[in-house]
Amino acid sequence: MKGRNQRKPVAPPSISDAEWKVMNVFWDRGPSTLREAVESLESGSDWKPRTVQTLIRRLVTKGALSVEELGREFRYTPVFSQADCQLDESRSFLGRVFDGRLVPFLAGMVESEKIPQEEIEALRRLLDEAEKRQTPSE
Amino acid sequence: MKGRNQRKPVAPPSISDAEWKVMNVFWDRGPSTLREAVESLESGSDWKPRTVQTLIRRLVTKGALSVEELGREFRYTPVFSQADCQLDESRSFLGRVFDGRLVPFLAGMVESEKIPQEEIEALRRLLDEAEKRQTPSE
DNA sequence: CTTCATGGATTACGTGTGTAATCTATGGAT
DNA sequence: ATCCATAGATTACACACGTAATCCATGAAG
Repeated sequence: MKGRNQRKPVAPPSISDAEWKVMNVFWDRGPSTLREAVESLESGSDWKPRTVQTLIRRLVTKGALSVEELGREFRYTPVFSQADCQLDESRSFLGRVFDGRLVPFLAGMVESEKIPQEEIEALRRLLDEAEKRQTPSE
Repeated sequence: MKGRNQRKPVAPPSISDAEWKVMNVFWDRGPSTLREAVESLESGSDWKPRTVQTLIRRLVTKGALSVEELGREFRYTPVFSQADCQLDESRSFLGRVFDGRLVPFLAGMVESEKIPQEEIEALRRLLDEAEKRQTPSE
């Protein structure tokens, strides 16, 4: 037992807007140090290194990143997969805004956004697959 | 000019979790007083009337509800349509979590949720319509 | 007329968020 | 041996949010 050994909670913690940008770096790059994260964020944000450090620390505190000592620096690693966190956010978003219902959400999107043809086809393929998976045979 | 005459902003303000619950009451019922809103919220939340009042006041301040004097009470009316607010939230959610892309969102949903057959069909119809609208003739 | 319930206004208070600066220790450069 | 850049730790600070309580005025009830 190495001390501050926070057990992985069952569900991902809630991740704020700014924190998502940070998490995306770790999901893209895998385990990284502060310096590496700061470099990755240089294009695409104008955060000072201290700001990034604060966000990382908060993510550690809330259990979204784990820490491992690496020489005199720390290396941070996502505790949850991006897919898990995305799913969590998706559910909470649909619940809050659309009473949990997917159909009105997509209705709004296709009505007001111009969905390019190839996306429409991709979406259709998703539905086909979902149907196949759920109707094993027959 | 009656004083606190805030002009309708072009875009809906950002609406928090608790505030969504309140806005939904006004979208459902149309213009209503505090008392009516409190009654509507009694089932489905255990908020004290003062809490509801605070949320309404904040919604007025941020320009999501407008006020009109009605005897000694006020009547509150949504400034933006529910659809507008939903669209706004949808865009910001997709941007934050899925880099703005719809396909990965739906991919996650159909992979991890059991979408009932009739919803799948409803979603397909939405795609068909979207396609038709975007390919006027030809 | 007095009392009470209720609305609006003001105030509260802990936590989360965005955005850092300062303090302290130390590895690397000179 | 000394100085600097940088990491982690601590501290900051205003605004948003969830969740009210208190204060003041007034219409309704008695």
